[in-house]
Amino acid sequence: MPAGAKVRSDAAVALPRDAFAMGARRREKTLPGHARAHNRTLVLQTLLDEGPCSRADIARATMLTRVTVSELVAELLGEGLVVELGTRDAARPGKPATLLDLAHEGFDVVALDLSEPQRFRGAVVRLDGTVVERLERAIGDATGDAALAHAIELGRALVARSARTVLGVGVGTPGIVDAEGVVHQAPNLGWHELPLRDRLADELALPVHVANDANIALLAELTSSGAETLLVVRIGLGVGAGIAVAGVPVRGDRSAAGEIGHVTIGTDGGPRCGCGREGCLEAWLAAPRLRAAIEQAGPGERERVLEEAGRRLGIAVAPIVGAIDVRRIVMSGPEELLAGTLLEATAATLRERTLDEGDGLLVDMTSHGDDVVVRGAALLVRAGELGVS
Amino acid sequence: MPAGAKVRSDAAVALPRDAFAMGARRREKTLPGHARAHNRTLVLQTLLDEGPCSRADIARATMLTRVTVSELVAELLGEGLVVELGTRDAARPGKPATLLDLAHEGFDVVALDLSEPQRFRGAVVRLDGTVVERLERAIGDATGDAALAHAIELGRALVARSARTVLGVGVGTPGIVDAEGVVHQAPNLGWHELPLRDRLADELALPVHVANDANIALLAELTSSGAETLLVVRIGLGVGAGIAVAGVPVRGDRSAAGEIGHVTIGTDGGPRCGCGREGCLEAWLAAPRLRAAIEQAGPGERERVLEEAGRRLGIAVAPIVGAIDVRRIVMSGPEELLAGTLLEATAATLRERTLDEGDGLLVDMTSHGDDVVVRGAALLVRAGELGVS
DNA sequence: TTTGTTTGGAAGGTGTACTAACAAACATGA
DNA sequence: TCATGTTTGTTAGTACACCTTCCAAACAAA
Repeated sequence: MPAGAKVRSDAAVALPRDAFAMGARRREKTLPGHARAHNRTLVLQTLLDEGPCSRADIARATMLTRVTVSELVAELLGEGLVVELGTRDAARPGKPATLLDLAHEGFDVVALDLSEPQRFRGAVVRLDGTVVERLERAIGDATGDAALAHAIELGRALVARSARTVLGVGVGTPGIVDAEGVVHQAPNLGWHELPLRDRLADELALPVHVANDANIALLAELTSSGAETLLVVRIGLGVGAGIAVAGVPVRGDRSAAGEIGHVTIGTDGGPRCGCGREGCLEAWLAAPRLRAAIEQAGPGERERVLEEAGRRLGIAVAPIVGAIDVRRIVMSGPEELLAGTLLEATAATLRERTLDEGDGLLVDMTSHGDDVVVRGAALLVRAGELGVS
Repeated sequence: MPAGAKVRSDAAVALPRDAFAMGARRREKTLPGHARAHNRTLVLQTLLDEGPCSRADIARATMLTRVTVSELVAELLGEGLVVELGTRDAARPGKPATLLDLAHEGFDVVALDLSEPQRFRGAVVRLDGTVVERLERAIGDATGDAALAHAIELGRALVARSARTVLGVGVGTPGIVDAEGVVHQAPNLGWHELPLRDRLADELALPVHVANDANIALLAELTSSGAETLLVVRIGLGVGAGIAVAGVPVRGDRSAAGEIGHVTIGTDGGPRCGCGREGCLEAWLAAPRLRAAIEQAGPGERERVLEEAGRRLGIAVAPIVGAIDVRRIVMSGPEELLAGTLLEATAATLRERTLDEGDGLLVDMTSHGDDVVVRGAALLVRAGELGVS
């Protein structure tokens, strides 16, 4: 008998392992306690996915025993993260089940969207994503510490507005943000190496999670679409992208994944970009540039300008589509510019320029509208604090 | 006290979790036994990384206790995966350590490279990557079942050549290969929906792991470079890529990640491709096309043709570099075509067309030469059977 | 009323990793 | 030479997590 087979069958526990997916495995020891933490999260996740259900339901869904689920649920009840809703009233044989649910009503999340020009937006959001309260703050052309102060004040105001316990604060900011919540650079806000997460956490005395706005939008789309591979293109003052592979946002070696704004598009020049070169994606597609181009081209040319912009986006995205085999692309930004002509031109260009076999390359506007970042930020907190997505 | 902080500190075990990296978490229960399997792998990985070392060394490296390590090592010794080398002879205080090492000498891996035209190559490889024996098999223009028969025979011959226990068989094949080792399509070999892994496993009675050749090359580069994000461009009959994000190869929604051969490049036409369109990357860069172009252009034009091809590759890769923030690109293919002019043109084009801040975008030829696929295939087996990378 | 189902929990067992303690084997310094 | 301290690997006992098995309560259906 070959040793390979022997080794394989000898493994005490058959971990579902994919030889091809090795490599990123945490190089850290694992304790039985980690198993418990994982299963605890699994219970929460099940409640989130399935809605209110009984301990027995959770046991069936998770493949854990009712005993174990009962124990975990007891722990979660004690922490107030889960509540009992009383007995299920459906007429079934057997002892009636006592329904459990996430304590949606017990916690709020504060979400900040710093990605828009001239103003910061924010909201108090329930765990299930419903917006409870909104707040805006005009920041004019504030940059640097002044901009930071605006963010802190907005956060403070929102925390004050929440009637419940605030689970944490989620922030979507423009610029390059690393895993520690440090904004390496955000030209529009004049931030360089700003430890935004830690500064906010200090000021607000709450757990804070920070990510790039495109990646936050990605998070929102990821949970609402259920896709494994996803590309979100976010167009505003600049052009950015958020990319998910295997259900996880891509960060990149310098936390700069998705920074496609200054990639040159096509081989026939193009408008001059702020960075000094010609034909950058941003020079074609950034909202102000697009509006200016429409203005300049004259009234009858609006559609043509939008079509060309959409085509350029398609040219830029085509190699990415081929590279990561993504089948779903979501666009976020000013709807009056993106929806319609531009989006359709992008989709058409993608189909032309990739080996599309008609098996549904979806290009869509976000279904979250202007709230993508706010909702994504809430999800970021939920994921970070509860471990559920 | 805010509940957020409370929940966080209440967690029985503080899992190092990255809110942003949630999502791909296995939605499966975890048992204490999984912890053991993980730690077992961790011991193997440590031996692989550090070379021969003692139980106490492993304990220090893994943060496990000497007791636990001893137990795990005992298990591995029993399975023959680890051997004792005798006591360390360095003059140190305390009881002399008994050195352990992976049983490199006890196991072989059989690797198959089906990616070259006209012939299948294969090798018997040690766990540490050294090639023990090579074998080639001319296949002419065989396709379909005939080609499969060649692969089986080559595998059988190599298994027979191995003097040791064969841990498994690793296969690098052209085409689109899914996680179950099914070749969805490989036009050159005339394979469609061929369950290559299972067919080989049946014939050879060994564990078999199959992946696309570009992805296999990626695996080899990934382990030898230690990069987290990596792009491997493989040029042969066609043009393919392998992409790693966070240390893990990207598969894509249809297992077609890296299929960039038929992405249109540039906005100025280009040579007609076999797929019927103009300007596909493959039409510019596939080895036969490149050779033909050089031939046709005449003797003095070789460099110009290579430069243009390299530039086209750069144009194609630039958006990918921006999207996933990869800093290291490795090329694999006929050295006389790729190394030098072409590669340099690619690098220069990339620097022109991305926002490169001079922080070292590396473009290199593979250091494995023609053995990339063979070595990668061996690594695939090692990862799959032992869990180490 | 009887039967079967379902729920939630209690009791006891197995497996995993930990701490504590120890013997063996060595270097070093008095 | 001998006592001392260090390092290694092992034994013994503890804590914890999940399991299987069993049970009472509560209900529907026959």
